[in-house]
Amino acid sequence: MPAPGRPRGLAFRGPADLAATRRMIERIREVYELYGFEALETPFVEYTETLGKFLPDLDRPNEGVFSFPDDDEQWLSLRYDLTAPLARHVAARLDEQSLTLPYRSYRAGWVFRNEKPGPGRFRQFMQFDADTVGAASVAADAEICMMAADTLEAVGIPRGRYVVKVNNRKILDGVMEAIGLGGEDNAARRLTVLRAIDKLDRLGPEGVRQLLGEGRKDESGDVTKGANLPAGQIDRIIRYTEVNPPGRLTEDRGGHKTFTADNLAVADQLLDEFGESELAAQGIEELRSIAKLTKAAGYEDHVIRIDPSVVRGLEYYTGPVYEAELILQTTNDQGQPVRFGSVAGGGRYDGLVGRFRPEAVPATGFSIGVSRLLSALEAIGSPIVAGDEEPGPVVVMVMDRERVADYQRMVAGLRRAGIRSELYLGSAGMKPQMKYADRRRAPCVVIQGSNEKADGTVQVKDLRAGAEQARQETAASNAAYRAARFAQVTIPEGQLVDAVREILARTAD
RNA sequence: GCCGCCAUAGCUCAGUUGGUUAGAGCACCAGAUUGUGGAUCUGGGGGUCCCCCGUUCGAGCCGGGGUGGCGGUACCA
Repeated sequence: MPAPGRPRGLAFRGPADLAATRRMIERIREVYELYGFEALETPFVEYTETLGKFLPDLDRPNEGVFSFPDDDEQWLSLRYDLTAPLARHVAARLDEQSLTLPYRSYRAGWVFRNEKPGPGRFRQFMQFDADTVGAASVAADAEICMMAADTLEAVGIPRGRYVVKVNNRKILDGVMEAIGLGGEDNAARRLTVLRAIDKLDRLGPEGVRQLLGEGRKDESGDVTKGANLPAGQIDRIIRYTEVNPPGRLTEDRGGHKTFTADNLAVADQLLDEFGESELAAQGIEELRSIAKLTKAAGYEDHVIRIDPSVVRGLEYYTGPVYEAELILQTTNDQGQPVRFGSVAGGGRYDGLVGRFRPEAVPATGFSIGVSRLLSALEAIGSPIVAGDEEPGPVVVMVMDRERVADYQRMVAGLRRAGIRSELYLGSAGMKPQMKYADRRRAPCVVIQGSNEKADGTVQVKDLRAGAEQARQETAASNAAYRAARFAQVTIPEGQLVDAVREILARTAD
């Protein structure tokens, strides 16, 4: 007999979770549509080759991807994101000349990664992406940032409680150049440095300094090797990340907290310190344009904010990169503070479609981590996901096993009236049926035993009101409790639908 | 991947230097109540003590290996 085991990192989702996800996705979709993006679905499975090897860790190619050979011995893989399949799809459509650029597309779907799962981290999870392909202008990047902001607000996160952080890979590359880490020889070291910068949020400047130097020991005593840079270079990198200190909050008199930000001042300072690199200067200019565009459209500097510490992955981004983060102070079950990482991120990837084409095809886009955003919404009590669990169906009880046809007729009548209802399909007696209805969150039960049948009546019991009355009568004896038949009425069978409707109307409050 | 901690009933956990038949609370089921979800009382069902190997007269407890979970770290397309 096999054990009904579930592979780790693969979750099941119940009705409440599914309903919340559905509502959230619908809000996101509305925003994407409003911006003129159109729906697209691509397959879950692609040729391994077309997904590409954008693994920064070249020692472990294909690790993290579920792969298997097709019957023609070509390797197939489950998609690990929605961007690589989009690039392939766009290239194919361009080949057959059936696509007009710029192309705005959005896609929601499951993606798969074969790696160690953790809390909130699964081997199958959902992303919701939007991408503009064929637009080289930073206006496309600015638009993505604004849409990210609008999306977060549409799902119930107020302005000021999130920030869309923007940086540019050209600046990072330029800074590496400026401090003498350019060239092929330093590629490995640059990688280590970028990864260290990416950890600024979590480890703080001291931790980053250790990673840039000799290395860092974590709380378990394990050691992460450092980049072994000389002190002068380390100082310069730290100074770079602190051009706009991340996480700095100001609190107004009402206790409301916001990030301070002045995007153009940040750009000026970056140019001042690293403008010697032509690449950095170009990247800074792009950020300046994005800042002007978003500001002109009404997004303040603390909503879409230049943050030099944003790195975002390591491989295919070529220009502006973005990351949406929630500014939340929440605690877990043990009362410890929880930090939410980014709930969405993206950037410009001008080389990805070009893998399949003779010409370069610029593209930019971003991706929302659906379940991560969902748990963030739960943490802040967003109305989209909060609220009572949905009530269950009306339960018609089986009092007399020979008369199932009668009960089925009552259920059919309720359903024809648009009332969610069900016949009790188990084999237990009346008391378990009551318990069953209770656990189904049924608003009421319908009872017709032989007595009622003889009178042509049915009894309808309002379970919510009944529970309320029972709570107030705790002193009464059990016999009295049962005899009272709280919140239970006898009505002619013909009035069943009306009586149930009345209870549903009460329950809806 | 690496480092650390943990694993006993459906859940949360006790379990003495290794020693009878492994317990509690909650949950579940039944009866008190021949037709009523709560509360109360009474009773009941539930255990591969994560798995395998070893040490021992004897292992839930000690040792080794494995699996799973949690925390950190790495990676995160």
